[in-house]
This record gives sequence, C-alpha cells and structure tokens, in this order.
Amino acid sequence: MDKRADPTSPLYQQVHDAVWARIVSGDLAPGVMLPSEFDLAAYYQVSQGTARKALTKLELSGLVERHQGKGTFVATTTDATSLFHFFRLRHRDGSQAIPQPLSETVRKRAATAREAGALCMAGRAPVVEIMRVRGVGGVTMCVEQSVLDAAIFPGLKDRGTLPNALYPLYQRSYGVTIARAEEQLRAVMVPAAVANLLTLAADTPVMEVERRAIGISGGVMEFRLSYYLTRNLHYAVSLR
Amino acid sequence: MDKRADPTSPLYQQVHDAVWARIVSGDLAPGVMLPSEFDLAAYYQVSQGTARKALTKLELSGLVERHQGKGTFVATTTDATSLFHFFRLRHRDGSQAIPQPLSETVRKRAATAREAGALCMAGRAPVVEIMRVRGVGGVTMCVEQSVLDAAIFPGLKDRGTLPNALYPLYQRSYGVTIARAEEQLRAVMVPAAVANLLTLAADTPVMEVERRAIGISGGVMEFRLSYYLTRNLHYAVSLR
DNA sequence: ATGCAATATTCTTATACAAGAGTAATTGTA
DNA sequence: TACAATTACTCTTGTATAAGAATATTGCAT
Repeated sequence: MDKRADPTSPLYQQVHDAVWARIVSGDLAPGVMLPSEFDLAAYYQVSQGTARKALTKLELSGLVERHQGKGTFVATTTDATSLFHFFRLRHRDGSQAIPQPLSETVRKRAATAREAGALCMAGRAPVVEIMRVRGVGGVTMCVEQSVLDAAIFPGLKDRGTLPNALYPLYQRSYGVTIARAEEQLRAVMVPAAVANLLTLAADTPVMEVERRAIGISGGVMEFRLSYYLTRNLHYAVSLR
Repeated sequence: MDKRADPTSPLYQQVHDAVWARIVSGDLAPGVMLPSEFDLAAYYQVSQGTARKALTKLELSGLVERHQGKGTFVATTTDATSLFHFFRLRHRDGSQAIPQPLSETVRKRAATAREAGALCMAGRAPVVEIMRVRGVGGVTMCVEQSVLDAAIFPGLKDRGTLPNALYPLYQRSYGVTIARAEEQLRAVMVPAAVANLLTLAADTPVMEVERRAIGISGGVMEFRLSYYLTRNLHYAVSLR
C-alpha cells in the first residue's frame, strides 16, 4: 500500500488523506494519540509545517483534537459533546434542555422498506429498534424511535438499560463514530400511538423529527424518528 | 488610533482583528478588494505569511473571499447565498424549495415589548413591519413577518415591492450585513389570522419559526416570525 | 511531597518558490 | 495602417520548509 495516494494534489492534502484513511478504517481509534508533527513529517518525507497543515485541516473537520504541549488525539464522542451537538431542545430562556429517558424498549425485528432504504440495507433485513419516552423534570416530552442495522450492532438488544446518549455507546462498543446528522422537521398532529405514550389529547400539534445519523465514512448508521412536544421547549437552529 | 490593538496576542490575530474592525465599521465595503498579502504585511510590519494567516482566518469565518491570482474581497450577500444559507425548506426529495412572495404589506408602527427586547430598542420605538405570504408553485405555504428598527432602515416602507431575498437589500441599501441567524422552532396550532391568509382549517398544525438575524458586529438586526405549512415540505437541519 | 530541570509536543513567525490571472507590449498578417 | 494573436511581465494567492517560542508532561534531586 502506498503511503500517499494521489501524487498530483498538494503534499499537505496527501498527508491529510492518508491520516484520514487511518482514522476512518479504525487503525487509529478514538482517543489515541497521533504521531507528533515531526514524526508524521519524517514518515511522509515532508516538512513539519506541511504535516501541521494536514493536521489543522483534520482538526477543522472535527476529526482530531490538538493541545499545545500534549499532542494530537483522535476525537472521541463524549456524552457532553454528543448531547451538545445532537440535542437541539432548549428552554424558554435559551438554556439547553436534557430530557432523561423515562422508559425504554429494545427489540429486534425486520426493517420496513423505508428504514432499509435509509440505512442502505437489503429489504426486511433484521434491525434493532430502540423506543424511548423522554421527559424533563418527570414530565414526558418526547417519544423517540432509533433504528439500527442489527448486523453492525450485534447483541445491542441484550445490554439492559442503555445510557442517555447513544452515540458514545456506538463508538465505544461497536466502533461506529457518528460525525454528523441530517434532520427533517415537520409540524404534525400527534399520532395516536404517541399520544398514548405521552398522555396527550388527540388534537395536539407536535414536531416530527426524522434523523439520519452519518458515520465518518459517510454512511447512514442510524435512522431515528422522534416526536417532540414543543409547549415549553423549542428546537434551536443556528444558521450561517 | 493604533494599527494593532492587543500587543499580547499573536501577530496574525492582531492583524486579523484590525482588518475585521475595518470591515465591520464599513471602511471596507462588501465587494471591494483588500490590500494584497504583501501590502498588508508591509503596513502592519509583519511577514507575508503572517498577513496570510490573518486573511485565512477571515475567510474561514466567511467575512472575505479569496481567489488565487485575483485577490481578497469582502464577502457580499448575494441572492443565491442568502437563500441557500437562510432558507431551510426542502421538498420531499431533498431539493430546495424557494417560496415566492405572493403578497406583501409594509407598514411603520410602534414596537411591541417583545420586539423591542429582541432588537435592543427602546420600548414602543418605531419599527418597520414587512408582512408576506409566500407560496410554492402558486400554493400558499407560509406567512412571514419581519420587524426592523425603523431608525436603521429609513424609507424602507416606501420602496414599493421588495425582492424575494431581503438580506442582499439590507446590505446594498442600508449597509447592514447579516452574518448569521438564530431560529427557534415550535409545532403549534395555526393562529386564526394565519389560517385566514393561508385558507387553512382552524385545527391545522404548523411550524412556528422565530428568527433573530444577527449582523457582523453581533447585534440583532431583524426579528422575524414565520408560520410554515409542512404538509409537502419539511425544514432541513444539518447537525455536526 | 516539592521544586526544578529536561524533554516532547504544538504554536508562531519568517522566507522562498510555485501557480493562477490579468494586462500591456510585441509580433505577424492582411 | 489596422487588427488579431501571441508573448512577456507583473500582481495576486497557494504551497513548502525551517527555526525559535510557548506549553505540558516527566523524572529526579532535595
């Protein structure tokens, strides 16, 4: 295997791509320290500044974290960062609302056509479904259904109670790092099943959120359908 | 006035801040070319590479655009970029939906307490209110109310029909550049007034979007309240 | 345990050269 | 002479390298 792939692109880009591939392949696991700028430079036969530029680009895309005097580390999905990045519910005053799971059901079943399409699986292949009711201060606020490819997450349904933040679990136990997510939001009348779980009147408007969580290699790793009651909370978005 | 402000921070940061100040103050207007890296370096008594790092940082924050061989230019708010960044409605297939204004009313009135608070104005100070009904393919889809400080946007209510994208107008005619926006989303039952305008049943759920558009200097320049019908469209969000 | 030196790491700054884009001069041709 | 194509030049940003400064950790002597 070549050290550097495309010899026409700039050196720093070649180094960036090479290190990127090592991280995505799992060769460099989350949390581990990368070689120093000098070591990387020596290995790829470039100057320290060029290796540095490659690392800066990786840092910019959020794949690594750097600390002066300590080193460069593959980014880890912690509970804090996961909740901060992927949980957009806020209180009226703008502070973050962190709904706690109140109940949880995990089961294995065949994928629906829509789920199979979103997860790029064969039709009716087995999936793991995590259904949760969440609440803030004991008051139920949302229902969320996460669907995963059972082949990628073996034994997930027998782990007992799952943590609040799922993505750190995906990373620690299954080597799946979620890099970003795409959400589709709609205002809908609450579905009957959801109204039951949240004890709502049948004519309550709720926010439907359809999420596709995407791994660092670019594939959809989780398909999630949630319903939020936005009576005291709202969904916050930053545009730029 | 000093060329560079804080002498303890890195040189490139000092240059960055100085140029940033010139852009925010309007001294360097949108579209104009900045001094070259070499000129900037000479003026601030640093090396070309240091000036370059400052410009790179400005580019990263979206304040300037750079083109090899041509130069560095203060970023302009075009219709295309404005719609792309600040209009998150999508069709079912993921393509962008661009609702066209179907009707428009512009009037001047006193600010409500909430509006005055959001815009950091004195209570009951005059504001300009732009009320629009928008639609896709002739079908009404949303009502949007934009509220502006009348002191900052003089004569806006007498300009006749306004363009689809308002932010390029703010920049061209009033020197107000919108850098980003914060939105708060809720699912609500359609208000009676909105139901009238959109000819909807009284029990239709709609998405309420409250936007604060923020200028490059950090202040809230526009307060906008919109109601979207998410029957055939959805609101798209990218999390990372 | 504490303080201090040694070491390893990233950060900052500087310099040189390469490449893209535009402009004016030059040349060739009718 | 008029005009078009080419060439050379200059200005711009992009890439690569090197050296010293700042920061965090580690080990050792006290």
